[in-house]
Amino acid sequence: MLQIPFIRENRETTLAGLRKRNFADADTTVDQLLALDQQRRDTQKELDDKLARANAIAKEIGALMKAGDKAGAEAAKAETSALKVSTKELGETLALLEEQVQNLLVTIPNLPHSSVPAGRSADDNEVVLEHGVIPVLHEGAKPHWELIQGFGPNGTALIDFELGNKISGAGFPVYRGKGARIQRAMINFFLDRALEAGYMEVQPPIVINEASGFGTGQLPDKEGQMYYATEDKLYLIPTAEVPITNLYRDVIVAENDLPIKNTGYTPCFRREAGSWGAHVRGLNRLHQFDKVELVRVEKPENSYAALEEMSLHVQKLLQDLELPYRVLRLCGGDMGFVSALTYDMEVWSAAQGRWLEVSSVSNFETYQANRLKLRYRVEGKTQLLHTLNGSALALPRILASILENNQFLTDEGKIAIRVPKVLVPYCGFELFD
RNA sequence: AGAGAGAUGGCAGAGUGGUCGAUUGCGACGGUCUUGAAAACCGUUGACUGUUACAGGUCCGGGGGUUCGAAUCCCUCUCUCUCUGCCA
Repeated sequence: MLQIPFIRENRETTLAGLRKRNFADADTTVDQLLALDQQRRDTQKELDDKLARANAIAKEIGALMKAGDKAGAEAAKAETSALKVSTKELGETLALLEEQVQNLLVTIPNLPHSSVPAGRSADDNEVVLEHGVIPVLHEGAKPHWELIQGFGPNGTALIDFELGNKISGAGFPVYRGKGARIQRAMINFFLDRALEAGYMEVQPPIVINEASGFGTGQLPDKEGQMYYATEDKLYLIPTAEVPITNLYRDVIVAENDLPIKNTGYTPCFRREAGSWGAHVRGLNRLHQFDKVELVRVEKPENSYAALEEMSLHVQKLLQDLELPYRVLRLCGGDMGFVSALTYDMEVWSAAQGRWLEVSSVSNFETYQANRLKLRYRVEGKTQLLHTLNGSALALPRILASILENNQFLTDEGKIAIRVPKVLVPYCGFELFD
């Protein structure tokens, strides 16, 4: 969340940023927040003064009792009882004000970076670059949900949605045979690349508590989008970002340990409530999927260089997978709640004839760090760090694109699918056939 | 799941009603000594809030209560550990 002193001192900048996001009632919200905060500070001042007086009297009484002056002690007690009533009241008022400030503050999204274009929807995103050649497929090329039929063991589906339906429900596919092996290959390939780039691998828990959900901003914003185990009050992670970033919740990092570069593979779980539509067939949208995530903690002055580095890292993966892609700079209206700048990487899915988002790389600046209380020391004073993360990469749509883009007709007139060269050493086969 | 114990500063670990934000040790940082290092010695070393700056205030797992005064007493919640049971 944003820091109140910042908003107080930069009211116009704050408002301009919120407007770029099309945040409704920016003026009213900010002014209400500042008014509440002023009230809060006044109340605290009044309370502090009374507490200071009460503390002084308590000490006096202690001294009087020691000296054996009972009458003096009793006289001093009289004044404190009046103070007690008002400090209790003030304390309650203060707690209420703090809660109101907090409740309002968490509804305010992060401010966009200056390079973020104005805009309302995905149509207003800026295409930063396109790379690669859009493949031209043979006659009768199929989208992946048709293509997968028959490529599994004994003529079954490579990715079995029906079977997953039986085990769990829609959006929980079963990968079998080469389908499972290509998944494992991608995970290892992505992790190896991250290690080469200097990231440290972690295996975090894949269920998280409420404090962690709050720390990275999923709560209260995305409450209904996470699976929740009521018995133990734990959420299934929607992304490894949550547990890995929360490793640094309530931490003051030693300057020598910066930057922090972590990577981790985890399954991800998303309820995707209300987001199913025409375009979400097959692997395009799942309730459970696998992802390798990059998480970084950076000094403020380095965070945008780190973001560019992460973007290039993801692009190199896509290049090596031989997939045509484009990079988008998300507009104010399409950016996530906590982000200051987000690049989306989209891969061309040839048989579907559309771009699929496969990675999202973001700089959150101090927005998450403020919730996490993630800081380091600058000349003896604590200062918030910047957090960043990015998918490198999410598997399902990558697999969908590989299957679709690499399909070809064999000499016998059958469809086969070529495995990208970089993955062959990892999966141990060159063709789906 | 049953029984018991516990939660204090980066870590270890004192403190059971009155200058305790907290003894001490380790660690870290600065200094003396040294060619350099180690050792030894001296000093510094929590966070939040707040003020132009002082001051002031809050925090000993969370919340509530008793008291003029709570790390210390009471209630409650959460979590951790040990033993037993079950189990990859």
